[in-house]
Amino acid sequence: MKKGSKAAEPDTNGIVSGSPPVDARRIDTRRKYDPEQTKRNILDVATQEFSAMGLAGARVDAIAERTNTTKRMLYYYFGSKEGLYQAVLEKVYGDIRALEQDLHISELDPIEGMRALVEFTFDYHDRQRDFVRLVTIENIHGAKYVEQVKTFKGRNVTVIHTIEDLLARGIAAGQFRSDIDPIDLHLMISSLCFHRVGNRHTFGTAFGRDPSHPRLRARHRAMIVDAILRFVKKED
Amino acid sequence: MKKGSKAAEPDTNGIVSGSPPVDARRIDTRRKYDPEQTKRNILDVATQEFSAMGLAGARVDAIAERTNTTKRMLYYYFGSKEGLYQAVLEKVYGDIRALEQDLHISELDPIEGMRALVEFTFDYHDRQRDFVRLVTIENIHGAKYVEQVKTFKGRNVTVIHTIEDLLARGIAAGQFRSDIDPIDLHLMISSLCFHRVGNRHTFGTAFGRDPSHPRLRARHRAMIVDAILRFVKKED
Amino acid sequence: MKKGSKAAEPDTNGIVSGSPPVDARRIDTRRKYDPEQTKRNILDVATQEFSAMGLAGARVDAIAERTNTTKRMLYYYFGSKEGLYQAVLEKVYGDIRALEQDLHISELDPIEGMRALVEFTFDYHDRQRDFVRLVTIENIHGAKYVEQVKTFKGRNVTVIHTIEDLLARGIAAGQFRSDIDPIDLHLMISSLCFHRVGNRHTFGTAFGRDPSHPRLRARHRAMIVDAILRFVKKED
Amino acid sequence: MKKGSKAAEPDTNGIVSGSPPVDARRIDTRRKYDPEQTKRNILDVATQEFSAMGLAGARVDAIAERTNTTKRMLYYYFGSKEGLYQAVLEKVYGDIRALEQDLHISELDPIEGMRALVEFTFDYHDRQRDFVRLVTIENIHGAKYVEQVKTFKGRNVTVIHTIEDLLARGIAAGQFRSDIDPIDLHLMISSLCFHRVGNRHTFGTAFGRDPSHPRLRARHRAMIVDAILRFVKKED
DNA sequence: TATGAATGAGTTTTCATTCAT
DNA sequence: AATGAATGAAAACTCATTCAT
Repeated sequence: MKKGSKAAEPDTNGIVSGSPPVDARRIDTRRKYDPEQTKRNILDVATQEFSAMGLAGARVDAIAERTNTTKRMLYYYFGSKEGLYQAVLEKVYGDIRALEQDLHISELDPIEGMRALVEFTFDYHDRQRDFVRLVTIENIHGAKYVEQVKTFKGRNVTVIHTIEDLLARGIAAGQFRSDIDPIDLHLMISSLCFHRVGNRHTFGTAFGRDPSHPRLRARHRAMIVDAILRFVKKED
Repeated sequence: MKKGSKAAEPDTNGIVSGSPPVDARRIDTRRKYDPEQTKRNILDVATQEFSAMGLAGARVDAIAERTNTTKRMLYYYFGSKEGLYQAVLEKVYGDIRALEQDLHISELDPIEGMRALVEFTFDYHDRQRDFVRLVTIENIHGAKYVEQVKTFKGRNVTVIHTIEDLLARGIAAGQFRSDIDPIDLHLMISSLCFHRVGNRHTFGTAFGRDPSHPRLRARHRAMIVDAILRFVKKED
Repeated sequence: MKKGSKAAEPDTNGIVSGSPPVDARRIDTRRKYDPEQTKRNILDVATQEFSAMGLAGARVDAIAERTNTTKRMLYYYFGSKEGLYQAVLEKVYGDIRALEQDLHISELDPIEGMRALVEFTFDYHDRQRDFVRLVTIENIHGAKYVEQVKTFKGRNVTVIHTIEDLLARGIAAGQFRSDIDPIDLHLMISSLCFHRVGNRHTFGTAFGRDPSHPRLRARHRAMIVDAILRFVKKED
Repeated sequence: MKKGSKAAEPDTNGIVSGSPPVDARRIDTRRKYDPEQTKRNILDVATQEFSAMGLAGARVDAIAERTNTTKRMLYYYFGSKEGLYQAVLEKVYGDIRALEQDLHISELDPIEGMRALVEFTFDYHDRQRDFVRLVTIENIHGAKYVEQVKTFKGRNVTVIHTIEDLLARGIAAGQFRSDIDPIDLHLMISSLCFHRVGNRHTFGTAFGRDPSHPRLRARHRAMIVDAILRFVKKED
């Protein structure tokens, strides 16, 4: 384990990392003193490093190096390696829940709504590998860091509400079974969308097929939607 | 990250860790020097440490300390920290596949066979948290260590054969749909059984309910069997 | 030694620290920028920090934080951490010698004068713990900072003069022994008054009794006066 | 405070530091592996550094450099900078109390015994500047480290017993006053012996005379014995 | 076969000080 | 006169690994 600073692939894809091009209309970019940008910059780089190497495996020096600033700023703003890791978790979890809000699922027919929810969940995990990895990493630590993120618990209830609403409307419309627990259903959807991304490496070497490979995406997406719908639908 | 050598819970349950008192009835095996026992002892302790802390997070000193021998022996037998980690992976992956053989699923009716397979998979993951964690950890490292385990690939094909056989017989009997890919189905079953264990910590803090809690086990087991059967069965 | 910015107790007692609300009756002195007040404020906070933590242990950030201004001002006015430390020493040493002047000991009978001097010395050390600590700290640094304080040496001669005068008058009056060196006597008085304050912590934990505890003050005061008088008085 | 690794003078005098030439009769010195010697070596060097620089001012690197080993061993045996500092305190306090035992004061006439005790205390402080400095330093930290030294409290009671015994016998013999508290007396003796060493630097620059200068030693020694005897003796 | 001591090269963290505004 | 952001250099501490016995 001498050196080697790269674990799996870089995974620099998607929404999670990379400072968004917001405010780009103003041309005063690159102000020498821009705390917000400095913080965001550090956070983005840290997201990649922690996601790629884990908490213990990540190197503060490595993060600092790829930053526009120095290691010192990292401590200035985030206090410690753990503090930075926690900030990364907070950001990353915030992103997915925020996007879920934008789906306006309550306006859809129950079946279509369920399909939309599953597809969104699928797409999000499929794209946000950093997110998936970080969740995995956090579970190795018994979720003890995310527990300290104040905004964490509150944010997650909304998905459950969405599902509850879908189930209730589906039952009322005679489309859905009435014996399904919303949290269990959420777990089920998550499982199907998460596992194929999170454990794609061992799965890949075991069966010679990377389950997250683009070519399989469409098929898996349809399959998972199908499975969930078969599960919730009332048999006639 | 000062000290603290415990990440999540100890997870000393099940087959994976703890040298079983087997063979103890035989002649007093407590010879002064018993290389095999020493190795097994190291391996058991290492399984716990790696599973609890990850590869980077595990401490060679911590492993040595909980062992009956010294750090030197660890290097003597396994060469390096990574070598030891790999040995742990090898042992742990060996166990599950060995057990699958004993199911004699081919003797069962397709539907019952499918149910048995799912239930076995469920039970195994539910009990072998160390296994689940190690798989998780290995994926963070892009499966690069498991790739070097020679016996790994061969072992996994058997599950796929079992599923292929089940599907073929189910289709022949008019019970199952004919458009299901066996590897996809295996992925699906794994997802449902794995996720609730591997990510139970973040799930637990997010939704206030530990999905791997014993009280939920029976319900989840039934739910997953149900979901899989609904998925594979042919609609009439 | 992770964090923890507090060494012993705050010791915010007495004259040394805390800008007195003097002058507050006059026209609202709260001008937008008041250099003198800013300097005094910094000096007071620094006195506490240096006295509590020592020169090396004191943190410039900690001082700045408890100030009404920022770290920059501290450098603006005092140049460096050491410069600030030196300014603190200067202030603190100035106070005690100034007070000694007000005793008018030369007007008292030798024995009463000696008593008054000892009592003053006792009371001053008993109250000015910051002073005692800073002297202690400065000695660890071989007095190299106080040496640079220009006003320092001159100030101290006066005590010796006072003692010389007392001894001379006492000898003349047949009350005192004639073989006492004034500087040695001053050292003796200082020793007795200083040690019980400066080393009260180790003394306290060693013998279960804090020698600077208020309840012991009167007793110690009398004891020290007694000891000194017995020492200087001529036996009959 | 850029660099400057030396505060006051080295003070490498006396019993405290320097590995004692015990066991020197065996010629197997310089064994490559000698934990006790390694520890003692580190401890001796650390005593000098802490005594010269204080806890915060001391540099772990500086200690390691002057050692026969590396920084790593320092942590191996003492755990942390603070742990090492604490070990130093323990050793240093142990030394003085051990020597006190060897005086056999209880066999002497009260007045001679008192003289012997004062002279011993004087000589010890006069020689063991490291001890004096370390006590001073520990007081800056509110004695919080010495408090954690288990052997500390027990050791110190013995001096008090010695004094109690002296006083009792002196009173019985009609030589001593009966109103003296033994702990107060001990404080008094300590004050007189400690201050002239501990604060010699500020005293020296203030009055142009180093109170611990060898030429003054005999005079001070006699003076302090005299002062204490005058204090305890019963007037006739 | 087995072991406690030892270590070099890193890794995290801290700190006094300065810069741009 | 005043400030929040920024920093280079150094400090404490850790870790996988090897050596002498």
